[in-house]
Amino acid sequence: MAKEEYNISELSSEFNITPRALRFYEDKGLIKPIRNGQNRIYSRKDHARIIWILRGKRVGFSLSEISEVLNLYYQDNGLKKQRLATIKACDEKISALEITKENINETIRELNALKDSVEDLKKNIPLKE
Amino acid sequence: MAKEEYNISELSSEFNITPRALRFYEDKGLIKPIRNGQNRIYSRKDHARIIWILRGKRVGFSLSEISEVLNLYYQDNGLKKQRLATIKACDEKISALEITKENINETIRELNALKDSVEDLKKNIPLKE
DNA sequence: TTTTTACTTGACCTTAACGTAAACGTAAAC
DNA sequence: GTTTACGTTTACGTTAAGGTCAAGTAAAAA
Repeated sequence: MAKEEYNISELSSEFNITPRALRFYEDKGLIKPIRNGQNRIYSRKDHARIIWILRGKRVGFSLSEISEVLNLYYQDNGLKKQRLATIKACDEKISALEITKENINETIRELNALKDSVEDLKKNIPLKE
Repeated sequence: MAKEEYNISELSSEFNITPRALRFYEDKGLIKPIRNGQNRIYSRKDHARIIWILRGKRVGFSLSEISEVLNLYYQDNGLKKQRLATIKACDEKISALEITKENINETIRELNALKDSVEDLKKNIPLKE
């Protein structure tokens, strides 16, 4: 029984982000809460989009890149051209992420090499304190 | 026979970055070219550091994080405390990178799911155009 | 009925990582 | 001997992603 509606403080505490950030994402068009009087009410769709936003940020996407992807999700994909464009956009993001993964692996190898060199030192230099 | 010295335009064209960026990294203490008169001369060590800087940027490190790691490399590791600190710092970076990798994998799965949903649509909706 | 409490809208502030333009030095090329 | 090419410093500008007030509304609690 998932919630259908959320107010700003519920979301900001759930996701551990500030209300300011949520309003900022709204300004940028990433979410579109409706209003109850002056107050924002976030839907399940907004909730799902916020999950995407935060995951996107964790992998290094900018808000405008995230916006592009979100637009892919929620758009009409009736036309072939549209669908092909969506698939292409996904493939591009995926290969960018694969490249980042390779860079991460390279960096991890470098860091391990650094560790090894320091640990080798341990063998050659008498331990001091 | 690798080069021993570089000037700013050689490096900026080799790495495809601007001279401004190289001067900026110097301001931040990431590289320390010596001078020939007023002109900068970059050593092989600077060259190696730039490789690290750019790789670090590709995996989402900030310049100050990169600076930390570079300092680990080129510092005196004679003392046990120092070496343990270096190893700990490496391990922390490595686990952060592993987490990022997991987030990337999650994101790739999401993007593939999006692709699938669009491709399923292809089966259900007659192709137009 | 007055206080809280939660929420709102501006509006300006901040940090990172350079970009960009001005003004100047110097050495090679013409 | 003066352009041209390449380099320098100084300094202000820019974008992204919010942070941080200030001032006001509105409902709920005391």
